[in-house]
Amino acid sequence: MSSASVEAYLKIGDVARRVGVSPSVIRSWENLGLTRPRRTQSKYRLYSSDDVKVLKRARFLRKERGLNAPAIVELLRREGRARPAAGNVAAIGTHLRKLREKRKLSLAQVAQSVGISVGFLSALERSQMSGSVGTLRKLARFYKTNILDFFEANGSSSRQVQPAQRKVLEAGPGVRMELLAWGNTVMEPHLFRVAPRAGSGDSYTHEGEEFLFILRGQLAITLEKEEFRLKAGDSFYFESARPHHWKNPGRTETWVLWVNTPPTF
Amino acid sequence: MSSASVEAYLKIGDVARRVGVSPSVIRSWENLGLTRPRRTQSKYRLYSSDDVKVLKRARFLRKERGLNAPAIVELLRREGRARPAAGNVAAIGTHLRKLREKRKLSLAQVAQSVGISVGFLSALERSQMSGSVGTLRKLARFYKTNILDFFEANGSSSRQVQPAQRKVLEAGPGVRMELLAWGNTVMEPHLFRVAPRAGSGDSYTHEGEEFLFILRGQLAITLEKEEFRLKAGDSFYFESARPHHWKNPGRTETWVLWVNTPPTF
DNA sequence: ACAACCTTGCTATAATCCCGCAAGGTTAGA
DNA sequence: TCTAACCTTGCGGGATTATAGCAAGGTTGT
Repeated sequence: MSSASVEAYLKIGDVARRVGVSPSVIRSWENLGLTRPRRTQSKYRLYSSDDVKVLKRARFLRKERGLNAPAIVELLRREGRARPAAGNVAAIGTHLRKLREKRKLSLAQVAQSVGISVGFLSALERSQMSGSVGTLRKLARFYKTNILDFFEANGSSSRQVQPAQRKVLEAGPGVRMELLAWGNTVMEPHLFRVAPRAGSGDSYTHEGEEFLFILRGQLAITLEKEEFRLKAGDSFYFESARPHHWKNPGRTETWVLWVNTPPTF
Repeated sequence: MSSASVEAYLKIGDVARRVGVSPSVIRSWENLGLTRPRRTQSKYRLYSSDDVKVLKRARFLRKERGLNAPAIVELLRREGRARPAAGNVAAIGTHLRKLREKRKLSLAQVAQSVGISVGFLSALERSQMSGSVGTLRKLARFYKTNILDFFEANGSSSRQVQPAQRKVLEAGPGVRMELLAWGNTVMEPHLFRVAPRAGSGDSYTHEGEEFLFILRGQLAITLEKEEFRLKAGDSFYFESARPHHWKNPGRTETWVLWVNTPPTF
């Protein structure tokens, strides 16, 4: 590597030590839009000295002035030192919070029923963290709603859906779901786009049956210990009640046509 | 009352309903410097329509944008819509926090030992609320420090103290303590100025003995159920180990010369 | 071929926020 | 002149938020 230009960048551990907070906090603030460090090809974060300055100022505002993270982002944005966070993802958190509030449940009640921690659920609802598809499904199941709710596709419906019209949902980085039909349907068809190494996270279970067709790339799907490796052209059918989870084991993006029925997600 | 000019002002309950938060929250934000409503002679808060606007904006920033109260104050101050909070009082909170952190104790540990709630201690340390003299003494006792620490009078010391040099400490509105000597002393003499109806709060206990001399006004002091009413010129002596508390029962400010020994506060 | 990083997803504990109560004082209308 | 309905401050407690850390897997440099 060429020394000068590379050594100007720091990795997260160094930055954390230099700034005086833990790496976790820096990542968390990043989700709120505080810094947007460049990344290596393998996704390592690389911080410029400007990034470090911003983080130092953030630490000061947090510890000395008592401002919370959203406030710091807001303030720095006004000073032109930070960018807005990703947009699309925010909706899912707000939606989760509304679902819970409508039922007048506390974080603790939902977290316990679903089997996740209170803090994590709080972070999800505030779009401060992203959950795996597994966790999202568990939540949808708990709320007895289907994925349509998350897509915010209620109300409208249309027979023909062109690519640009698809409702898109991101479940954590690397898993993108595009809804191919909605409304009062019995089936729920999506196009899943799964980045290399990304997957569903925890295994999960629900009613109904599902059908998969691999459009490109590979998918490793596990049904109660039994692993199947699918590649482009393969199709697969199973009952959703059997615990299952999956991931993309390859080095290229995988596209899967995925149909559930009924649409309990 | 003249109708027009008076009806332009709202009391805290009306404001709370109008803004959509509880009166407690409004008071709490006030301590951070958000609003500084005018007061009636009997201390009722009176809010102008401008105050209400500021509060509505604060509510929006809090609920929709997720900013915390210090951040909102900071922001509004930058917009020239809020004033800095009281200065002097802040020090005591910071001091309490330092004392705790030096000992590496959690809020819960200290709160339980002292017999107050975690939330209240947190608020005290952030100078968001003020505690009674009783509570302050309990804390000082727990930290095995004396009142000098709160006065931030460590280090320096001088034989003669003129009124302007006195170290001043406010324990909640209505109780003002002025330290009359400090340094390596065996006695701790103060001048207490107690507003009408104000007092020590909870009763408390410590080692040593104390001596009081009433300079003006009245003081009602209770020693294990037995109440004494003192007035200007009266003096009083007792062992600090007996649970005691006191208040100013009169309608004018009371001045008391108060000496403790040893200075455990 | 390690050691020492990094990645994301999540848990646990500490801290913060906010509603509401108690005890006492004030106000306004009947 | 009662009395209901407010207000005052000091404080408790439950819900929510913040942050350090862990696990399982991937990368980097020596």
